[in-house]
Amino acid sequence: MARLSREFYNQNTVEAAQQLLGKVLVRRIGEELLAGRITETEAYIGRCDKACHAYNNRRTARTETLYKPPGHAYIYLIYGIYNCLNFVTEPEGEPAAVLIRGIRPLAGEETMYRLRYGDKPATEYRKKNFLNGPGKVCRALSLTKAENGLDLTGGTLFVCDSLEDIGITMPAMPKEVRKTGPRIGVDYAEEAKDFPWRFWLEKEG
DNA sequence: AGAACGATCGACT
DNA sequence: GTCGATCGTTCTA
Repeated sequence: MARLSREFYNQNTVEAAQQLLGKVLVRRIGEELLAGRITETEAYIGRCDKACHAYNNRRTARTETLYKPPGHAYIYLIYGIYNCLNFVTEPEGEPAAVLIRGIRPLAGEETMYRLRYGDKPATEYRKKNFLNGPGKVCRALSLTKAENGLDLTGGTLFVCDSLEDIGITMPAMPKEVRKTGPRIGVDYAEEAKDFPWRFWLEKEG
């Protein structure tokens, strides 16, 4: 299976966040593959970013994963309820990561729906807001602290350019445009709250 | 040991 | 648009 190599993650975090848009996030649970097109990301860089958990090289039990080599999954609990998925970037020792804020389902949609909503019937609201938030992505891919530190070059959780890479025909994609703006939920981060480090895809028109 | 705080979400006006 | 839930992590002492 052709997946992004460690070299991809060993680069500037803002670049990685932009390049990840449109790529395919794959999660394997047993024999089943769940996949989605990445539609929203944010960059967090410890060296210079007060919104990053590892700002100023802050090193605690939680941030330990950010000091692993690039290409590992940093997953943490937020607001006591939700998990957030990040990919560790930059050369080893530079704590930084890309937060995955949204995906569009490509494979295993029924399983993802069940993980997220259980037996609740699909409504327009639920379909529209299925995977457009970091807590939702983790819920639908069954990612928790147990998966924190996973190596993205392995077979359990990884990113590839296309669904064809996992043997599934890629459906036609709606035309989308790239957008850039400030990050969500970091108003406390002083000057860093305005950094334009959020990237997303929007349907054209 | 205790307090404060979230890289959110869903329900509701 | 507003607001409360909820609990692990972090910091202070």
